[in-house]
Amino acid sequence: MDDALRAVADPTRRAILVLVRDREVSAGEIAERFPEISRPAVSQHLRTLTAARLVDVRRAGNRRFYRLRPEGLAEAVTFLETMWSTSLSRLQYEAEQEERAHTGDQDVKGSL
Amino acid sequence: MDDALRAVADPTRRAILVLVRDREVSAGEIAERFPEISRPAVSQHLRTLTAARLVDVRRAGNRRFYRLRPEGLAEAVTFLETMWSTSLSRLQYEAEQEERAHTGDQDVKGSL
DNA sequence: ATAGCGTGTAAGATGTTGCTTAAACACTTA
DNA sequence: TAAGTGTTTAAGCAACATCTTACACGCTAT
Repeated sequence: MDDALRAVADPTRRAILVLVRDREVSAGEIAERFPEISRPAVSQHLRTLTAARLVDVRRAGNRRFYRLRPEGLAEAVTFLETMWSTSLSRLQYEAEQEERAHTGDQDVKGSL
Repeated sequence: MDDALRAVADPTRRAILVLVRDREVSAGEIAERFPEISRPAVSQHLRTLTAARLVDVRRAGNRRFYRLRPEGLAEAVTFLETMWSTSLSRLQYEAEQEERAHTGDQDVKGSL
């Protein structure tokens, strides 16, 4: 999970994941989508993603095709979802409690 | 989302999030759980989490109580879940395709 | 007011990350 | 075999993250 979350923390790598979500894409084609950075930079991101087991690689002749490996996200998704959902239901419960207790209030958490 | 995912990429901060998931916890109490690192280090992590809007702070006299702010995870969860689930259904589809096409196979993706 | 406690901030050392350029590798085709 | 194409690896560097120690802040209670 650690490797996956660290990999996903980078915006370029997230963009790469989106690119290879639905289809295999070659390293060169991926690099074309990022004109602002060099090919080696993209290649290094691909290595990071591969090491984190977030993508699969298929070598075909000269080229390497990358594709999302969604199982690699399982633990990370589970962790975040647990945090997110269980805690949201708690908030909902407390909102009800508060509603029950008093009607006028000075709430601290402003953005709910 | 960027801040949230970067914040969550650190294992210490993830552990802090778990601590403050169900109840308010004071900075000192949080720091006690991490004997290996100093209090200022914990304080800095708390600042990062606050800046990423992943926790709420309540000041009560001397102390500051932290608590998970699950809405802060919404975008990150959505992103990862989209990657995860849509792509898993694609894999399932392809598995069916492959099954249909031929029965003996040499699979590359080992950990499914 | 002053002492004490809980907590945050500042400054600096150290390791890590993400980039660039240059070079190497691997496969293809003449 | 030699040249060409797609891609990765190496080396070096600037920026950033995380930790530590020392200090400052703010509230509480003598």
